[in-house]
Amino acid sequence: MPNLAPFELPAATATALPLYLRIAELLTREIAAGHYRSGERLPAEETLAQRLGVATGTLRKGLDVLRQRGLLVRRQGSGTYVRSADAPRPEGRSIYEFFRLERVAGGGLPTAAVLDLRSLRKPAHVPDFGAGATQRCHRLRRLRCLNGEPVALEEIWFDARHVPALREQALSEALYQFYQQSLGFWIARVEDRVGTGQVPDWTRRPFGPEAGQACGMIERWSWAGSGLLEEYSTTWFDATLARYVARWS
Amino acid sequence: MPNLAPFELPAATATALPLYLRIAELLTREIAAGHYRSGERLPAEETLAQRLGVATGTLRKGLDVLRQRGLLVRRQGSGTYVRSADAPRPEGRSIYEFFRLERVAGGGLPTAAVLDLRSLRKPAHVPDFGAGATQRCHRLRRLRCLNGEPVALEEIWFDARHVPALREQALSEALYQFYQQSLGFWIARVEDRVGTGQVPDWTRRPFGPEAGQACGMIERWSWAGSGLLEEYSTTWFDATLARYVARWS
DNA sequence: AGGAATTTGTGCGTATGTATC
DNA sequence: AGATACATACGCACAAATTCC
Repeated sequence: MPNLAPFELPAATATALPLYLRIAELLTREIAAGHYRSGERLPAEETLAQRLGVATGTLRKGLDVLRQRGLLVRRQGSGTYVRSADAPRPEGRSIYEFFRLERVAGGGLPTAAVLDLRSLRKPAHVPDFGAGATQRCHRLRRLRCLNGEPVALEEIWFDARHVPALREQALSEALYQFYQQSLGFWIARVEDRVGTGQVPDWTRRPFGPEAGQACGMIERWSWAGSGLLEEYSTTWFDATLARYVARWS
Repeated sequence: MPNLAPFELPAATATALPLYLRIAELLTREIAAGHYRSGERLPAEETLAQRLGVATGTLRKGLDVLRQRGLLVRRQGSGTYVRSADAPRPEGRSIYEFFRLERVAGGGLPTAAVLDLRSLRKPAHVPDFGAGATQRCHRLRRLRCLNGEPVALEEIWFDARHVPALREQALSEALYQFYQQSLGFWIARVEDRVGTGQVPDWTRRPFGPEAGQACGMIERWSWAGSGLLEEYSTTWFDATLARYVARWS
């Protein structure tokens, strides 16, 4: 495989993602790193495919993934563009890849801060995590920000069978590597249910609304490529600051 | 093209959809008509492709569309199944194809009733409908039901240049044909922004919440294949009865 | 238990149409 | 009008997961 910076595909590993998803990851990082700016045109399909050493069909599949995620816009006869008026998403795969909150004002760079992390016996309201699941879970609570402004609270549950103990730092940053490399799976499908709710009582500054106030609520189920449910999360967001955004094509 | 009922692709026309989308439409109708029931397995790719007289790759692209819409589940080594615990969606293309509300209790057959239809000068809060747009719009207000129970109010705007006048009956039922055949375009991409809002003051029985009460709110922009914005809508839904559902893979 | 058959997932390559520049 | 670039469609080969005998 040729090695023409800034294009360099990660090598295939035992638990590697499919090639077309690695392409999507690579381009996501390129855009996040600023190699391609908002609204900028990417090289033509043929060019990109040659540089990456992949077939055009495979490259197209990777580009389609990013279009569905809203990161790219593709115009026939013109080219492939980084979606403008839309901040690049600096975080990669797993739950962050599917982060769907955007500022009402538009754009917004997503970041997160860990509020709490502990292992608990699985509560009844958390669904069963498929075959082989224990009754022990990790619960991660995070504060979600856009452009540095707190907009949402997040509570994530996943089964403890993958790792007995966790450290906060492992989840603070490049979690997309952690999920795949440490836990040995990657999230292939998610289902979101969006409605309204109340800010949970464990909220604290600097999240906007007070506990008990009305807000938007997202319930999420995440399945690995194996088909097993691997993650369940609830997100409470301030609907005056952010919206859940979905794009279909 | 072979003609083995119940598989019969619509013939290509001047404004025809791409083949892979016609396949998706066909299968959607088959499922809605009850030829395939919830949880049932579809014929293998090879079989389906042969019967329809299309290449396997084209068929796969059509199946992927339905998987993204949540209508089908595909399992490697096993087969393609109608998504169970999920009511078939009887309505086809256009805005209804992308209808994303589901009952909290699960399932639910979507129906709609026209509350009001009129032509108006485009208000400021409605976005511009691209090149060639007039300043005149059609505004359609509908009551949305799941399993016969009212769960949402819908207000749809689109430019009046396609047709000067509309009759209610044209929009009550098979709107998916109306959009493509009468207006000459098909919706290729939509963007939803989901947050919270207040029930509009034009609500009336039998929609659950009173005017001014908190509810879920969906703003939607719809683009045709040409890239032009063709439709803008707002939906207010009772979050105690229904949720906005999104599935990603 | 294990191997064969079936079925979808991934990847490759090509040809043609259509929109844009 | 011509060149460029993405959209669609076709078809093949092999891998991986499942199912069945």
